[in-house]
Amino acid sequence: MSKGVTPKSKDYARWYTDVITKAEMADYGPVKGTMVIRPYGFGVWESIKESFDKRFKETGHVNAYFPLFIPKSFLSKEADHIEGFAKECAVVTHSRLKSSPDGEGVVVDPDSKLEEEIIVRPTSETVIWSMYKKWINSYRDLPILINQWANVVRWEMRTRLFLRTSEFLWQEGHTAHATEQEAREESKQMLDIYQEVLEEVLAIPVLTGLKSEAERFAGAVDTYCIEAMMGDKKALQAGTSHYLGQNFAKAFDVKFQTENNKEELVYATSWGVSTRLVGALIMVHGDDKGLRLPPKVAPVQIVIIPIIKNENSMAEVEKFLKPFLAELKEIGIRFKLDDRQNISPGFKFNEWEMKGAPIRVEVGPRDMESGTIFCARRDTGEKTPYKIESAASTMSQLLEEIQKNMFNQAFEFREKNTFSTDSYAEFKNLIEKGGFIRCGWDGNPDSEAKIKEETKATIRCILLDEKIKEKNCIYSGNPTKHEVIFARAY
RNA sequence: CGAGGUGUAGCGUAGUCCGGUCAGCGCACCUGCUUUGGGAGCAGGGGGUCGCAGGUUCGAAUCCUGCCACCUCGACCA
Repeated sequence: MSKGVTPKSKDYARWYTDVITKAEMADYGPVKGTMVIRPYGFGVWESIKESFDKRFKETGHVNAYFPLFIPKSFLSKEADHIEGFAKECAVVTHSRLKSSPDGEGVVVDPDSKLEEEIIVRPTSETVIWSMYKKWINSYRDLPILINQWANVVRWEMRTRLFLRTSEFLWQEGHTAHATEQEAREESKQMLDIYQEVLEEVLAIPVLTGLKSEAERFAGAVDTYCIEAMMGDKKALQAGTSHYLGQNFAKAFDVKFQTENNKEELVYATSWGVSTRLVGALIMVHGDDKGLRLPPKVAPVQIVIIPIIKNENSMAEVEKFLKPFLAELKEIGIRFKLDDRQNISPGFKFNEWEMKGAPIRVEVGPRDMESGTIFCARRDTGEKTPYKIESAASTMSQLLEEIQKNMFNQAFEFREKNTFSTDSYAEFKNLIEKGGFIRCGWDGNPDSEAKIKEETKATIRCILLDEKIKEKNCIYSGNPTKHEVIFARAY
């Protein structure tokens, strides 16, 4: 591992990839746009996944798995949906390879051409609704509350580790309901869960809102979203929850009989978050020393670094630490004793700062003599010695404090960089400097498009708690219809 | 797909204009000894079809031709 990362202020994009590769979160895959999630990065994803999965199950959802391959014909059943995804689909056309005639390598065997080409799922609405048609007959079969953890493929032209890769891991919930109201409540409920996990687990404050028509999911009636501010003041869509109305029920002819023996189309929702959240975590909390992980997702919450000198040995340090480590284990704290030999403590300090471990504990002759452990916080850099007898419970409190502090830091950063204005000139100026702008919008897609063209800023969301202060649209001067957040986005 | 650029060890690079002990350096890696409270030191060692294929030449990383790959910027995006 070479020293340091490119400073954030110098080149944010480079800082981001430096942190990922040097913290061993991920690496580039051999096919362009693909990513290998390394064990450390995958550990973070697993924590995130568990937090969501637990909440999904608590709200009555169950997990299932649908196929990776989708018949091409399915994609064309919902007009908006196909339009949204057509340009980024991986297509399977053949099923065999054979030795190349010139004797070198292999070629696609033209005789193996498929009757119907197969699409690698960019999202699973179509396969899932084709199955729901089979499974739903009566109102007694509803609701269906299924989630799946899966990989999907979107052949993006431009990729970035975690933020946009050709293949990514995500969770997609697909629910079917008897009434519009129930479906709408479901999509709102899932949005609330997203907000809760982002804020309480990832320590990332989010704004919740509705997407404008231009930004809406292909095939949705309404798209709700959570939006977060990254360290460079750009916005990142961190999760979406869609109310799909009866669009997919119509496309796949999914009807049910009501209590009164009437035939009706099913109402749907879908909602998802992806490995993109790992990218958000890095960009919201990272600094020039590397990653800073909130304790709740950190694979290693406490790293313990022994200082071995001539006058002590590893065995002595282990003996000194034994009761403390046993207690940590009992409380359920994820810790690691970094007992690698021949690597200097200084090197380990830097490495674990790069990897974002929330607390570092140092134990050497001085500590063993005084019966303390020396503790450094990754979030503030603060260093304090604690009595070893009571250290385990102190650690547990400290982790909670770090979790809260990281949320507060991110929250303050966002607030400091969120502006309100009714002047378009000022708007342009502010966008250039970066940040979120809260302003009025006349609801006209043309105003939105013009703003995007002129400033590269898009409507991130129509605020759910909108309070229309500015009377006029930032662009047209016409009466305001919605209070929105504008920003440049990833 | 349009415009630029780059390919030399795992990574980062020198050398390319001007062909000739040029295949070198740093990091990483391996072995040994000494070290270990903020990226250890010394000694020794391994690793390269210089992106690929042709051509020019006594001789090519270097010149010529073709191809391939990747990067940056635009149109698309969880």
